[in-house]
Amino acid sequence: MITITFPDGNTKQFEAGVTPHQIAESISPRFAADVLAAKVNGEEWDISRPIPADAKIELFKWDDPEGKHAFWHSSAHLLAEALQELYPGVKFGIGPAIENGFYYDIDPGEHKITDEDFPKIEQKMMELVARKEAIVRSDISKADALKMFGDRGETYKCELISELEDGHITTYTQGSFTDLCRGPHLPSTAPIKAVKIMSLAGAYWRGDEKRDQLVRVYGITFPKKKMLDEYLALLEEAKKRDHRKLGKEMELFAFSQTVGQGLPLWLPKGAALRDRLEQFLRKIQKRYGYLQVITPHIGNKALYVTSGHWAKYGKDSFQPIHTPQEGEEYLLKPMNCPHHCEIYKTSPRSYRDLPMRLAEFGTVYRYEQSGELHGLTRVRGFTQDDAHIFCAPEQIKDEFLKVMDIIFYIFKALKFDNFEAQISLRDPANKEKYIGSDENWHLAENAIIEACKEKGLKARTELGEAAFYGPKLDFMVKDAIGRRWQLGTIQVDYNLPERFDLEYTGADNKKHRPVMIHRAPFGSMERFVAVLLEHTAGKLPLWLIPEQVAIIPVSEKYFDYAEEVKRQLEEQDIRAYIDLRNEKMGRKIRDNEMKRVPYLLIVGEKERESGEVSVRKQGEGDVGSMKIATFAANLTAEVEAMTNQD
RNA sequence: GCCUAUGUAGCUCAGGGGUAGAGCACUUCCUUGGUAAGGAAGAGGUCGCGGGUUCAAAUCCCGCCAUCGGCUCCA
Repeated sequence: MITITFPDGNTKQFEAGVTPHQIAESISPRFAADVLAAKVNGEEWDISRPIPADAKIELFKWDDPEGKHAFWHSSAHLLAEALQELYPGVKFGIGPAIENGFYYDIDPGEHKITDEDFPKIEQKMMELVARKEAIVRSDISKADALKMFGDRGETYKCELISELEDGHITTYTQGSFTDLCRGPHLPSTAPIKAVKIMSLAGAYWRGDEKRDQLVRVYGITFPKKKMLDEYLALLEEAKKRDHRKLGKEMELFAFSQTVGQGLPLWLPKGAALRDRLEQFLRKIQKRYGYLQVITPHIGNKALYVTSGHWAKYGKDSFQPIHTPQEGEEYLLKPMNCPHHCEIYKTSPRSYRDLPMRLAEFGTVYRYEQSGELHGLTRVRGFTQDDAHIFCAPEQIKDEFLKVMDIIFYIFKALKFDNFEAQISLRDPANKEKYIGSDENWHLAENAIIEACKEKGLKARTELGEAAFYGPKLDFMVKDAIGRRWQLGTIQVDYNLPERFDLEYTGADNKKHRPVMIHRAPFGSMERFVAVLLEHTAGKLPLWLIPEQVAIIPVSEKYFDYAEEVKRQLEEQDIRAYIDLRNEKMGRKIRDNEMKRVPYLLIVGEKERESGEVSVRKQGEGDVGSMKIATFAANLTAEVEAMTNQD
């Protein structure tokens, strides 16, 4: 007998060799039917795999990420099995579960797979499910594995096997398909009730653009047909929140082939929106002791040679601009920091000047690969809400905390509550990749970790993700379809102060090297607006939305009164327009509701008589009538409450 | 940059070797209205750009540009 310990601390006796599935059945058959995956002593474990000795067990259902993971991992194998039957001779790369579904990378050989084949593949997968084949795990020696996959011409698998340690290699087999795999898997593919092949894409073998490009087949499966329908409906809804679509509809920004790809044009409403965001941040930054500066859009190449950026990124950038007479070379500025370093250097600095916080809404240009461009989230010309804090090493933590305050303030004002934070540290095994002393790195990394702890911020820590010049803390927010975008960032930099030979005189009357902190709470205005649009589905908060109020005259007879209402609102800095179309009121209400205008003011005979407006709030309907001044005061108070968190 | 796919009116899209289509939006007229679509008429396109094949190309072929979804990259 062995003792199995459950997550709640309860224990139970079982025969040695009991499987997680059997354990689940001992609790309830219904529960057992839902259990998809397990962990035994923290190790991922098939629910059909015997447990040899005393162990702690965790059981996972569909609602647990581990459960979905096993489900989709087995689905990836099912896809491979189907592809093998449909396209004999295909070679397999890897096929993992992902956040939403799974994929399998294949080399189709002479076969050509297109999206017209999707129904055929789906059908084949369901056909295989119907065979109720068991998924069987087996241990295999490295030599046998190499022979088995070598005989089948599975060159990619052989490459993977050759890098594995003998004695730790397992395969999983279902029907005629055997895959090199660590698991865990479902006992069979039977629970898979709905299958959808989503898309095809090219993907480099092992993520290396110098190696073969394989075909990546994306799919998703569910234990219930209804869940697939719901998922597809959700995707349709998400498409409506796409910022590229909303930006067009709301006339915020546009792109022009003639201007160039990845170069956004901010339309009047978008520019005004962006300006409101900038003013909002300027106000906070002023409170936190930032000094606003302005620097040019180009800089002498020498500036970037000094900063080291030319050597590291020069050949992949927009190439230098040559002056016609002197033969000088200028670069479009890809970042603001070197310029700010030069501002720091304009005077001798004392420790009393620190921290010095230089801020700029700095527009930068980066040559992003054409295939990487994406709406406003990835562009070639964008404006960072940039600032560089020059401080003494012992001030890092304090400055970090203050920057985090600003970021939290912004996220709170804009209701970004489901962001993720990531601390990027250096890879301790590869210290030579990074610039700066051990002591400084230690100081900075600890400063970040402690700052997060103090703020109660749950951040994922990634080793080896730091920039070569320092550790950083990034804030990521997901877009409508779940892609993660980095918004706010705080980065410590030892490199530039060194390269620009920045100094300050300490209390000891000796020269010291300051540390630089790069930070951008929005990240960039472009990306921030994009993610904001997707989060709000275009229903921007009242203080940001281009049109706060639509005035709807009941008929032409009340146009004059509507003008009067508009004039009074504009005096209070309220953004209002009159719907002058020759349409019935019902029509105007509908159209303006669809345009997501927060307040509609109906004005007709009654309102003109009483000097009032009849107010309709977006999504809530008629909320009664009131004096124009009352409405204006209420709206102004609402905006105030949104932009002043404390 | 690489792999798929796409590009037709302001928007969403249909069509497809022989006179360019719909709905919505827009303009004008009728209607002058009370809380989610009133009616009629009209205007609007070098079918992404450039070559080629053909008596004839928006349609077929080639190249380029842009865009979608991925990969790689992201100072």
